Amino acid sequence: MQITSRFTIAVHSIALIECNRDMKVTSNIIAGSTNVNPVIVRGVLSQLKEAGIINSRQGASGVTLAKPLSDITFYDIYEAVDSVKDEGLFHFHEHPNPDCPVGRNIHAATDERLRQVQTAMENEMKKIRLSDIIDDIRREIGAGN
Amino acid sequence: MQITSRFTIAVHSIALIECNRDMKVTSNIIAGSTNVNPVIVRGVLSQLKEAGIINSRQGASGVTLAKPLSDITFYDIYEAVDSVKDEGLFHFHEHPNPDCPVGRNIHAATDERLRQVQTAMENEMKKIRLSDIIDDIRREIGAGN
DNA sequence: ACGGCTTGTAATATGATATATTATAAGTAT
DNA sequence: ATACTTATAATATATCATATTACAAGCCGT
Repeated sequence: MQITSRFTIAVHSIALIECNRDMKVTSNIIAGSTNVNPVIVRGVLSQLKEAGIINSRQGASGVTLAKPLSDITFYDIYEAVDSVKDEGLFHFHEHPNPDCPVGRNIHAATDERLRQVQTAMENEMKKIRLSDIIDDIRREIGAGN
Repeated sequence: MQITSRFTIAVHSIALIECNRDMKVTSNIIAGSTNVNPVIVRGVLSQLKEAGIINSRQGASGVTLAKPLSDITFYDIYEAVDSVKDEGLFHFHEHPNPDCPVGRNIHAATDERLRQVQTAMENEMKKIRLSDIIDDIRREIGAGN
């Protein structure tokens, strides 16, 4: 399985808001650029708002960034849109047999290591700032793409 | 979303095979210890076999390890059971609007970074050997658990 | 203050996919 | 030859992400 597209939708949304700072960016505009259903987009935006990444007001048109791009990392977004839910990145088979010595102890023996893998992933996400992404997009656009 | 339980099923299976080296470990025994459907277990075993991690012969009862536990890492298993499919860990929203400068370039600007995150995760998995897991299980069992 | 637009959600439908189940083929061993 | 195994195809079920429909509530220009 994979990390939900909500994550890339969120990154795309933030990039769009930044690149169109001068105009009002609505959820419908974002839906048009991402080609994702407007209700889903609004759901993602709602989570980003709750995480303090963007501002919006019911009724008032347009969404804005709540903090500098260099203060927003992949990890912030990943956490905000709970791309992976609270149970963690790995999905354990749920009912190992407690009557079997291995079945009884497999969780204790693996949980910490699975956590360790997930932490490595999350730490890498903390290194990547949205400003890096926007720089790249601007470079591409500048190059005629 | 999450990494498939096939991964933890595979780890559990290998642990069970190792801890019962003296007896024949069948797919049904593994199904009993994991509490997972026997056909699923056999599917996982089949992938482990294809990856050269275990041995089995049609008709011949029992599965055995094909290499030392210290030569099997989490990554080997993760790759073998394709817990995450070929498309990668992240799921991109599929049809960004090419008529929008951001929609047109978002892929180019993010793909490499998503890859980088996935690689960090995979590298951490390469550090964890199945011998570590079995040591822990034996320790637990030895402690009366 | 009204009408049209927006954000914000609830409720439901659709679709994708992982796991479970049923069935059967084919090999081994006693 | 029989009983048990691995192996796999085909189908069913369950879960969950995304899409859709519907509507409530708030803003704002006219």
